[in-house]
Amino acid sequence: MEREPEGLRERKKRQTRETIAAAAMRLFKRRGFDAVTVAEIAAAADVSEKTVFNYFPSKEDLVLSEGPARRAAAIDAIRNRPPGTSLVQPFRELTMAYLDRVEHEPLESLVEIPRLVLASRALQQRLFVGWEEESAVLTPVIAEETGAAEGDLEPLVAARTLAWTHRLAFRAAFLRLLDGEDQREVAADLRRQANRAYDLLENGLAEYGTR
Amino acid sequence: MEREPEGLRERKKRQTRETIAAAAMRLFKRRGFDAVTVAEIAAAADVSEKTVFNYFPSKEDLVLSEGPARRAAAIDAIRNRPPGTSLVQPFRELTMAYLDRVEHEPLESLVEIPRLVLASRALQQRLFVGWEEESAVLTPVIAEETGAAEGDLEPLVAARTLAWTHRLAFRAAFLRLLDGEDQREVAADLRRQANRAYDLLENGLAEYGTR
DNA sequence: GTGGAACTTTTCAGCGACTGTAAGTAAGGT
DNA sequence: ACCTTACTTACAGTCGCTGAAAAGTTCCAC
Repeated sequence: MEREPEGLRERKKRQTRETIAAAAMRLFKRRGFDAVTVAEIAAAADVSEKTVFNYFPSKEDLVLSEGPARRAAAIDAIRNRPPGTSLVQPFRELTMAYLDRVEHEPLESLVEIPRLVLASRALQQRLFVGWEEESAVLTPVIAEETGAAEGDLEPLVAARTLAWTHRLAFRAAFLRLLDGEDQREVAADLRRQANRAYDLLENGLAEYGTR
Repeated sequence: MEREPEGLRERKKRQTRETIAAAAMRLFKRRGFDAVTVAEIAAAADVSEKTVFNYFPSKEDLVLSEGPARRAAAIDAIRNRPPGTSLVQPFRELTMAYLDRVEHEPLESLVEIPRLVLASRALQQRLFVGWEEESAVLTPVIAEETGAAEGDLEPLVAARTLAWTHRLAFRAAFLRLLDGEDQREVAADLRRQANRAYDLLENGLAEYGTR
């Protein structure tokens, strides 16, 4: 987590990276993701087109660049969960922490990226891939915490189940915010809803939908 | 499910569709998905490039064209599940039915498409999108069966959880088949594993990973 | 059957993401 | 100062995909 003293080289690199990302976001916000070309982004950042691809492997990564950070936070929450609690707890807390941000952060910073993603098929595709990568990273951590054997399905299932629950609360939140609902109201209702969903997972689906 | 008597028009349409798909699969199997261009497929099927895109909205759909059929089967299984059973049961049965195919179907027809998909990033992306679409279709069905209210998170979570469990058994199966494992062995072991995973969902995660 | 409407297919021109290569340039170690 | 290493750039090219308009086919009154 510590930042090593950067040489001049690293500093310049981070600087160009931020310049490119900032220029891209400015254009995306104004005209939408698909309508902006990489050539335009390169021109706005005063850099060659190839350099953009050097820093961001694809155009989509210009928008979805915080994915890795979220992944690290999730792993952290699992590893440092309070003793005596199951693996549901860290995810429940991740969701609640996010809902606090829904209540208190400025609206624009909450919906800015989701709005872009909703409007672009390419961005949604890239997002789904990132989600699956996240689950793939979470699986071995969960397997280790539960002492599962190599090839067991249980940790695979648990990772998807818990990660998706968090994502669905996340998605429900910004959809309702984009719909104009009040931030306090959305946060309060989704806290109830998310707790019920996590309770359902904890108590089991044995009776779910029995007729 | 019934096939209406086709007019000449529909018959010709289905025929070209099948010609194109067959030509494409032949090329893909020989040289891989990414190395084949749509122009080549069109030439092999003696059709214009645009016609290919008329029948298959994207190149990826040439490979993943049975998705809709699987979706319909899942909805059917949910709606016609045995009385007195929860929503876990139809998914458990879908998985077991697939594992029967793993045991008895010719190996090549089981691993042909998965092998293509594994080797192509574009195909995987398209697959993930299809999976999310499937979950989105399953959600209202589950909501209806459980009498959930509009905006509830529970049916969203349940749909993802159950659909993913089936997919993960599916994935585990063809990965092990591609690894050269015996079909009977894979089927037998995954029947155990899948049942344990569904049991975990039924009994709940309250104790899962508690330390 | 014949005329015209409706739909399919084709051709053509082009956009834009992304790649490979080769040459130029700046940074860090010695 | 020198050399190695890494990054940036320009250039040319590939390929998926789109749009418009023309040409061809099938369907349906009458």
